[in-house]
Amino acid sequence: MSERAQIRILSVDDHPLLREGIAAVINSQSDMQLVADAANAHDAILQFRKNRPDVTLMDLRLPDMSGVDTTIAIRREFPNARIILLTTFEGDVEIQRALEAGARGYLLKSTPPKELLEVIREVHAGKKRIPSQIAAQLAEHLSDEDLTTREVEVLRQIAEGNRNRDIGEKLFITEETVKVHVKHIMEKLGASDRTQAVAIAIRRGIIHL
Amino acid sequence: MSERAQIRILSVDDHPLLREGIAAVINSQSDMQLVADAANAHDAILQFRKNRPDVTLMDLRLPDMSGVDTTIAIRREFPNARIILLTTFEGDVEIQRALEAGARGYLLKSTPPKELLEVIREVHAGKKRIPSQIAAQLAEHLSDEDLTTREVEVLRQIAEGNRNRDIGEKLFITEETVKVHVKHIMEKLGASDRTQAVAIAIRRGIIHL
DNA sequence: CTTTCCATAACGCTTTGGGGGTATGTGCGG
DNA sequence: CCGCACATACCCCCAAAGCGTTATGGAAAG
Repeated sequence: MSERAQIRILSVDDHPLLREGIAAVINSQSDMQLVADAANAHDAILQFRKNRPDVTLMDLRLPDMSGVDTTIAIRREFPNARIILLTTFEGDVEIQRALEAGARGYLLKSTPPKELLEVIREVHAGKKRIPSQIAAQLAEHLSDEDLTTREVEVLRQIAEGNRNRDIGEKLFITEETVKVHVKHIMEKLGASDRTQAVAIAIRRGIIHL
Repeated sequence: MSERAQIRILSVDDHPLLREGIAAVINSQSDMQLVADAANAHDAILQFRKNRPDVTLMDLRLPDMSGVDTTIAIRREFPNARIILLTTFEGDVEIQRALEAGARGYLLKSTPPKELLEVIREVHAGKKRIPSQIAAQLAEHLSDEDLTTREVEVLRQIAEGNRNRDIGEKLFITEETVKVHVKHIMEKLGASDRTQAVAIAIRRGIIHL
């Protein structure tokens, strides 16, 4: 047993059953070792500090903080941290944010264990790896303009069934300004009306319900 | 080892990592045994016929058919099948459909392994078990009127950004009739406009994107 | 020091949405 | 057989949404 070469792994996920599965798959490999796990962002950061894993597998949805923000927090402290995001499925916006946050990999939870192991090894070796399926989805909206902070705020209000006038009152701007934002939102998302804009934004992960 | 008393379990899920986790948890128990697993509905039905498990754990989302429909199919053939639906999280409509389909339990994938084992034992013993958290969510809309088939069709069209007039043309009815449907949809969902109706419908699992 | 982007605002105009009411045919369950 | 739910349709009316255009101040980027 060449202990020296083992890849030390931290698993962060709030689904205990999935953590069990990951643990089983990883511990079946002689060149890998699961050194710790965490069910939330807070614990993940503590475990990272304590164990300094070579590779971290991180769920995108955690009870206390998003996986993306947790990734940012860890990488601020440990810029060389190699983190792979693991998720059921999210819109392209989440993927983009994850990569901007410095994630080295992005995997679906439906990934076959074989591929998970491959990606862990590649990321440990310093590579980045995004499955083609996900890369394709990302590319689809690469040229799209992002919504601004304000536009997302307005969009959230729209999804809650607020009229332009009410949105204006809540955000302390005039109805006219709201209309301008709504127009830009529809243009950027390619929606024909506010309703479709909300549907598209939910699908792409721009807003959550 | 009292082999005689073992609960024979079939696991149906298209996430291999989660299947691994479930397998690990179940096989750690002396009174349970995982006898087969399947990654899709078709295989699930074949495995059920072949193995006649005491308890089946079934994901709600499968590549070829929904877990609810698979449950219906299996229970048509084996009315005594004891099936527990396992899901990440869905709207109350999915839960309701699952129970109507004859599921004996409904668990979230975030359930602690201990509870999973409890539920398996209870369902095997002939009980039904729905966690209080889920039961509460279900109860929240129990008194709500269901949308009719037509109303759901109209709602889907709305989510795609169609105007009432276009919806009418697609469904071969007048714009006036569409308006009536829209009004009923908003009333039943408690939405203030069509946009919020779509948001609520997505959250509750009435329509999917 | 411009140019660009963002947020803000206003005005006029047309289309669409949503509220109210009334009505008719069909099919299903008591 | 009667009632009820459903889908259909038409009416009026006004509020709201969406489209085009113009404009201004601030911040960031070049």
